Amino acid sequence: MAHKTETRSLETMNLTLYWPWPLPPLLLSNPKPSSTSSICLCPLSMGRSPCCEQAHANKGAWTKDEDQRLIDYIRLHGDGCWRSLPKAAGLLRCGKSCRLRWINYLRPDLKRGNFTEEEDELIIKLHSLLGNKWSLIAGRLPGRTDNEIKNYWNTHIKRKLISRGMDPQTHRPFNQPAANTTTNTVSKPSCIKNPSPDFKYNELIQFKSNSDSLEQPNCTASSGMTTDEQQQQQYGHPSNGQDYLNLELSIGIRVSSANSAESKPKLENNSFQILEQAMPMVGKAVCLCWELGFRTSEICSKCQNSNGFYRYCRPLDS
DNA sequence: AAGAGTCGCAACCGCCGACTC
DNA sequence: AGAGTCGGCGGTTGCGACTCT
Repeated sequence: MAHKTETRSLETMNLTLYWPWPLPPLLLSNPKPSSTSSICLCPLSMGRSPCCEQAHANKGAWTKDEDQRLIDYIRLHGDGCWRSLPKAAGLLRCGKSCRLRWINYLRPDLKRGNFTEEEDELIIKLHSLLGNKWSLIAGRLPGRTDNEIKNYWNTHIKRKLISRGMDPQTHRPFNQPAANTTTNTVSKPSCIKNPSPDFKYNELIQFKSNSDSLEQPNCTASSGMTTDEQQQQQYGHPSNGQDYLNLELSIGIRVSSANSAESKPKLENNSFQILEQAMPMVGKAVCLCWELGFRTSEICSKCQNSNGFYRYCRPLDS
């Protein structure tokens, strides 16, 4: 399924804005960072001066000019190092503000527009399992942000559930007292029980509905079930009449630097177009074969079931 | 037509875990 | 080991747009 990149007002941003690996091109010559998150190697990050205390920093709505400055900067240098970004981009904003603006509004892979009925139901199911973990929920809805989902929940879905006679918090009928909240079936797969010393983890959330006959993911192929899961398997799914959604928290192995280096195109300064040609999957939906947060991943056929969920499986090259 | 009330969303605030010095 | 910063997250707010009377 090709997920076409939303362009809307950002037509000029026909480019790669997310890196399939942590380092932006300007930093490629630096040693690989030890953290899975993007690393800021600028001098500012080493100091102790407070962040976001810029004197005379702008607040409130962003202007078109500010948006364009932010877009132009990230276009050239990639995101990350939000603290130094405003100054480097010529913005009188704090880094946090830039980050939020980018993530919630300017990102080119955002899917604008109304939520579909399927998305509604998925959000309700995920919320019943995860609660107000909007970022996790957003991770299951490509093109949607946590802020967007949070707003949508508060303005639409809450009302929708109430009109159904359901308590939006407990997901139970109003006249039914809340039982022990043990509906969450998050479990740790067996493969993380004995991690190697340099094992890098990335949390991958895997869902599957009971209507899907999904094969066991690699990581959980053995009996890496928790007691809860074993009980579910033994006694069957809850028979409360509601759709059952099994939530598993899987931990994926980070793509090794050696492998990823081979598979990555060589970058030169300002070579987004080269990258885009080399990695045409940019802008597609998130495939959880790879690392969460890497929005450049390709959707492999194994990762999407009939419900539109993506699930963890082996990387394509394995 | 105009004022009041409501809605929806972008942005801010404050907290927390990870990381660095 | 402790202090400090950064990035990220969830909760909340402010304000423009829209609807109602």
